[in-house]
Amino acid sequence: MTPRKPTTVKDVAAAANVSRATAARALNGYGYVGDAAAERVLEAAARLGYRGNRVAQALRQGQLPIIGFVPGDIQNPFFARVAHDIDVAARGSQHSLLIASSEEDLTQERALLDNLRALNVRGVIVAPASVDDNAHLAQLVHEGTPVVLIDRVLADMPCDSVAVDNEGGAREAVELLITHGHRRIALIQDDSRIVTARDRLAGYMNALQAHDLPINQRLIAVSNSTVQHAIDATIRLFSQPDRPTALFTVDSLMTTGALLALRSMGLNVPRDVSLIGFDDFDLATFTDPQITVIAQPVGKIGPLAVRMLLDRIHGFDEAPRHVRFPTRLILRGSVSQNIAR
Amino acid sequence: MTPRKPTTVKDVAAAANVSRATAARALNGYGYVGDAAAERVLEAAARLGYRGNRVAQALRQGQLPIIGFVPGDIQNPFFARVAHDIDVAARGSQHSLLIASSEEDLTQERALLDNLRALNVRGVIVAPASVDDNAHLAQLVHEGTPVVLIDRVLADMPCDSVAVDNEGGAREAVELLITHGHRRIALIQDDSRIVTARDRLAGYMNALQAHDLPINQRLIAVSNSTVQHAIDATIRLFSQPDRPTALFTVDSLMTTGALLALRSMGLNVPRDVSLIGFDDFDLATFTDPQITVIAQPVGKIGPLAVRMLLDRIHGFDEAPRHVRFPTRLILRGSVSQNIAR
DNA sequence: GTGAAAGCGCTAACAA
DNA sequence: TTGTTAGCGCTTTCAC
Repeated sequence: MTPRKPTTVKDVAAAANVSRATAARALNGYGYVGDAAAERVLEAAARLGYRGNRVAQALRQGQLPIIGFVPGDIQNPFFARVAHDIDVAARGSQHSLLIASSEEDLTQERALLDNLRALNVRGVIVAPASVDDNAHLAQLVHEGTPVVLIDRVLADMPCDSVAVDNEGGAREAVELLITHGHRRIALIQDDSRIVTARDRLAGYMNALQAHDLPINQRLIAVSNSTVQHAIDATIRLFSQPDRPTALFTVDSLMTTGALLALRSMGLNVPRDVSLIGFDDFDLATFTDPQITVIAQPVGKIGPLAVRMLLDRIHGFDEAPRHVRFPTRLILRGSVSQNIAR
Repeated sequence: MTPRKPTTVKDVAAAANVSRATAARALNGYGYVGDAAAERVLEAAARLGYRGNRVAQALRQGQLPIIGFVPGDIQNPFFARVAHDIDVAARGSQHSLLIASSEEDLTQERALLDNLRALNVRGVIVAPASVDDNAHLAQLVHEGTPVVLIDRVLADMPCDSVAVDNEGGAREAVELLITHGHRRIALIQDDSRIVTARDRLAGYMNALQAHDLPINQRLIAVSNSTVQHAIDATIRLFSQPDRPTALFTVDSLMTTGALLALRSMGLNVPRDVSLIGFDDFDLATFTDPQITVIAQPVGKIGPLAVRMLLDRIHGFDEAPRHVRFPTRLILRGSVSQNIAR
């Protein structure tokens, strides 16, 4: 609790009997510095515990060695994992990570990005909360701030992006259900302002259409990506007279909620209801039977996003690159043949 | 991709035909500013998209409006939850949150804290990776940086802390097993350099001693807090000739691992093995039977830590406050009476 | 090889 | 009420 003022270059220079310029040169190892002088400076710095002031450096150089990450919700295991990967990759290149979760709120996302911009961070990785109203992002990109979109791609945003094949993955999931004889296939999806949700919905519809099955709005429930909301949505769907025989959930938290809800309703998976979820998760192998899922290569997203961002930070200036990883169906035991079709 | 230079006060001042000082006054709303001038400034600022430069402000004022958080591992659901809570609380008081996970590595923790210090953040919330070698933390505290320890308290560190009653919780868990007739009670615990692990180990030992049960080192396995490590540890413990009849795991990732391992070994919970874990988690209610746990008030930790930190940031200068929340036993179905004692 | 000095963008003490 | 000016700590020309 002794607010001692930290040592500055000035202090070091004085202690080493050189000018601030020489001290800076020695400290940062550039330009011409006499060996003797350099040694004295380094010694003095070590003795005084010189640390350098990143803020001053940043003001001088225009940028803080920080990368911003704006996930939809840090508590979602998907984003937690990605955040962890970004953290590691960023640290590997001398950057700190500033995480600010938008909580899927567009207003908050805007405020957070404003904030990051004001901090002069070197670049940002964003999972945009909404497909619409992206003027703030466009603006950021336009100003020259390196931006990489993850998980959620905005079609005409001129910046790099990393995502997975949501439409294809969803289609594969629903097709699996169809080939198992299901016709009343329910969907629990996310707020349609989230691109990912739209894409997965498209996959669901495309699969149905490809098999000449009607699209029934009463089989589609919209939920937030939380366990509780998904429970409510599931109960709504399965309380209807002509109950669905299968369910596709678009993210792991929802799959979790669906599982809990079905159990509380006394519906057995897969005997009464076949279930398949988007995004693999620990729990999926805990249940009996284990849950069939569409897995995404979660571990690849963060590192690639960071690499792309660093490229931009280091001046790479070609056309935006868009990477979309394929998904992978993991067959476990939660989908069964529909008998009474 | 047009690296336009951002608008500065200077630009705004020029556009509004006033001096930089007046512009600053109008922008920040302090001192005397004529209504007309103020209006012109605000208008110009809006028109030019003035945002202010936090870095310059920070250099001037000595501090960045950032709070640092150094969790043991952001991927651990416990820390993810706490991070989320801290994020929300910090934002509520105009601070950004910089998360830098130490990954339980002391060297990394030191580097991260150095980094945060160089950034002149307003304060840090830390879950120290080790009980020993805390000179760097002591130094930070000594220099006057507000520091709040969470989850892991270091006995003689002169700073605030928020934790739970690890010893008491662990003791209650083990006593539950004892009163159910178990005598060979295994423990999977974390690296003993983590304070929390020590405390929980103490609780385990105290419970055994209070009931005159011997402490058998072969029943104690050390693991990292990952599912995979816990699986290995469990297999080791339960491959011994005189198999334990009960198991206490000190964190949720370990409980998860234990569950998977026991299942792979064909051991039924609770018929063959009674299980109780420290820290409640989603999965606990997914299994059949559900898992009995010692729950911690996770949601209270982050907000309180932030409040304490803000107090310090705002000059509160009394003796360090140490809060320890009680834990709560949640009885579910994973503990049964031991028959063959 | 080294130093003097300017300036990054901002705020605030002081002067007018 | 407004403007002038200094200076936060740092880096980097430019001159010596």
